[in-house]
Amino acid sequence: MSPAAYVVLGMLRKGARSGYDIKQAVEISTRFFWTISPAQIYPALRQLESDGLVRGAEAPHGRRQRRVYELTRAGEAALADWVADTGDASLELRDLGLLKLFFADVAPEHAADLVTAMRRRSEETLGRMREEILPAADAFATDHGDPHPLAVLRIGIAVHQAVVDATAALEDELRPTR
Amino acid sequence: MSPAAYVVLGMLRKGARSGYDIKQAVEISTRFFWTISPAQIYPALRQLESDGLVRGAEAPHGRRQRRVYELTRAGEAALADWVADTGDASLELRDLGLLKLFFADVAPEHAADLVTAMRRRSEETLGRMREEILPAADAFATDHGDPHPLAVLRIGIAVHQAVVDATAALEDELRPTR
DNA sequence: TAGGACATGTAATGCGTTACATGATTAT
DNA sequence: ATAATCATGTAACGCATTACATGTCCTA
Repeated sequence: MSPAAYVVLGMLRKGARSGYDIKQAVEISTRFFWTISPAQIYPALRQLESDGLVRGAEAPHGRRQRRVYELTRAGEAALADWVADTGDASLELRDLGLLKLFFADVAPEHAADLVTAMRRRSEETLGRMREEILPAADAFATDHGDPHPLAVLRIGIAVHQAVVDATAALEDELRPTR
Repeated sequence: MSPAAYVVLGMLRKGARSGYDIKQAVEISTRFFWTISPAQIYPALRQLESDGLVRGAEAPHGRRQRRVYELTRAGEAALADWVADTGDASLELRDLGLLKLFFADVAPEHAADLVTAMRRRSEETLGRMREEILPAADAFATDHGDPHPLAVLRIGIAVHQAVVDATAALEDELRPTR
């Protein structure tokens, strides 16, 4: 079972009901360290249902179709087992900015611009995390007694802050302030 | 043209000659923020050759086959153009540890172990970067007058250091020292 | 009444990894 | 001898994105 399937299980457990809900939830939370698309969600829901890990039911709004799901006990157990496997927790970074900077000797006049672009990119992410997501995560922690999403966000903020700091320092080296 | 092709171009420019060389170079450098596999490298080299961006020649060692490549002027220009496009510099993070921690409410007794695993993982990466890669990057910077790989490494170190710091702080919260 | 959000889904395509296959050379 | 390293390559598979298609409901 792929990580995407566990994201689906996890979001259902956090209160999402439909595939659409799951997508919305991902967009304001896990997308910063794990993205999934609708083309993964809907097939995954069907598969999980036939595996007995979720239970689905039609729940149309008027004439608009809608299918809602909930975790079964087996589904919750599967999610818990996956979380408990602490050996499988790889981190993978794909950063085109760093990659280009690595080869920047071929066009050194653009190196500083590259670093600036990287800094701005992380500053934007940081801004959205602090202004939009942090309040929601904070509310979720107190309302549901679940501190983990907030803890994850704090780590995410720390990482992007480190990128901002490191790139800002590098900018000063590359473009010495007169 | 995919980023993998530019990695191939870039590594040739940095002195790699064969597909095998490129793979070795990636393993001690870009792999921390961009990985490519042999199954990408060899087809890419053929494609780049037919596009006129690299020039290939047979260069066997005794009876052992070997094909070496070098950048053409067009290839160097293509690499420079790609580096100069500072608008295309996305950062993507895929972290199974953070993902599991996000859903850790389903098995809160494992949350602290998860965070410890994440910290150790980044400590290991940090160790390898500082002990193996930093000296090589430093030598490269002075020998070739190219400071960019070293700068990239510094940013990588800062990021992993931030992960270590943030996870260590979180461990203290989750497992209060009595 | 038009635009945006809600809601579900598929087909095509591309990207990338895994696993395998082959064989030579060098070091132990 | 044999293990490790050098060296190149492919086939199969799975994963994921993009783009598209369809239609409803709500709000300004």
